Amino acid sequence: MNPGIRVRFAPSPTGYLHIGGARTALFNWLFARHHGGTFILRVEDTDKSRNTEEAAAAIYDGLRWLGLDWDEGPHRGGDFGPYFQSERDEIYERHLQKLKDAGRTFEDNGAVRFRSPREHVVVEDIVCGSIDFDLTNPETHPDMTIRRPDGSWIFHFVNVIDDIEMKISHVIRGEDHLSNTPKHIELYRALAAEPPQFAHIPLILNKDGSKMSKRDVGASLNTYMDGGFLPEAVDNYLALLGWSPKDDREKLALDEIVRLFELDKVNRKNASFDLEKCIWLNGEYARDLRGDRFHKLAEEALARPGIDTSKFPQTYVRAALDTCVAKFRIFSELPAYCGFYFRDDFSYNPEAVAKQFTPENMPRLQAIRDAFAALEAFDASALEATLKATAAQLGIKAGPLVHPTRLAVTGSSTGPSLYHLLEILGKEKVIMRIDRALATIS
RNA sequence: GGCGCAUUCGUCUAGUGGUUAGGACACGGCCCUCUCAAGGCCGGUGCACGGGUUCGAUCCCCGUAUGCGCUGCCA
Repeated sequence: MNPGIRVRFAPSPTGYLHIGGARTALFNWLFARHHGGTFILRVEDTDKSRNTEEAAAAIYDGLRWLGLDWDEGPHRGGDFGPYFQSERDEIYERHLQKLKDAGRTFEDNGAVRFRSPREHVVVEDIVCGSIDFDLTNPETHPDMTIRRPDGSWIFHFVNVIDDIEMKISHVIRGEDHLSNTPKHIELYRALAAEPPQFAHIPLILNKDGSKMSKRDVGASLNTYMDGGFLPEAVDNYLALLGWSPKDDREKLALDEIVRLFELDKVNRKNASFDLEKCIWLNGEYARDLRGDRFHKLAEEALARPGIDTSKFPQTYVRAALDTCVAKFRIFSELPAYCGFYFRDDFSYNPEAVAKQFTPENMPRLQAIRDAFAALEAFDASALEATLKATAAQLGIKAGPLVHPTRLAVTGSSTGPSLYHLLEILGKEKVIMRIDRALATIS
């Protein structure tokens, strides 16, 4: 559709995918997909001391999880490779030679520096507008180093060379690079290359407005991958940080975002990451989940704290999980919500105990226990009818029966529908657990 | 320090030279209800400050403050 549009995500392999990097990748991907262009993944592994293999894998995993497929790059190939900077030495040498021949470099203690033309450089940025940088003063804008004495390359140089060689049409990156852009433009000009279009997107900050750094909670995509989030929710939330459909919609499917995404709708203000809102949005998606995908994600979430559902019959597991549909926001809430289905050794919530296991309620719990024990058909509707009949007999509302029963059987004051949960648990376990609660209290 | 960018409810955002400044998250109250969640209704909080320009500025200009970024032989 538009083969001239070529964008890239160029992370350095640090061992994890930063949430800000994930959004940069997302914006590049959205732009490419919207225009029918090409999304390229390039690994900026100029620092050879890092474990590139493993560290790069974290980036692939993160991008795949988010559903951001790349058209050129590692595992994918392409006509502009290699896609690792560590394998592009010859290319950099060639361009350095051009610069040397043109007299644009000089040596400084063994390092190679680029001699700035000392002019004003205007950056035309799609997001930030037109910005004039005064680079005439060498005191404030020293000539940049492009190669170290040991032969390794400096980011600014190889980044520009790669963008030229890979025919990148639009550089979409974090605003932290805005001040570096005029230097990059000097390099493009020195190499007689047309600079790409630039779009600097705002940064993601912590909730308190400080810069989100490596150590901050939530800075790594793994927090969300392992924390029970849905990729479509994280994509959606990330897209809303700095971009907006300009109407009141918040929940937008990825293909809808692709359809609407425009760089000139990106705002210039740094955004704080609001975990609560991300969790809320996740709940919006989680609520719609059913069937196989739901069961799979739920079982994975239960497995994390050590609840092994494989020891139970499939039908039991599914029926149990189905009572949890639409009842939680992130999957990590699930073990606490429905763990009682899979373990007998749960403890009773102390606050709920104080409120429900009262001297007044214990005879009532005994009464409902006996009524349940006498039941033939142990299904939700029979259980409900029995409970209500028992309440009527005792001259009380359903509440004083419901709450102590729930606590006795699940250990919690919250959970799935009581009658359904009792049915799934089965008569034997229900009676056993109520008896145990009765014994524990008295 | 120098340079750059930013500034609308606590947070994410919409918006306009004249609006009751809109939505969402979060928060509080009520309703519904077997709990929770969801849903429904109601509620409060915002245009950083000071000068201009203008009949009129949240919106345009200048300054101040604050925040963030860059200023590396990090990326």
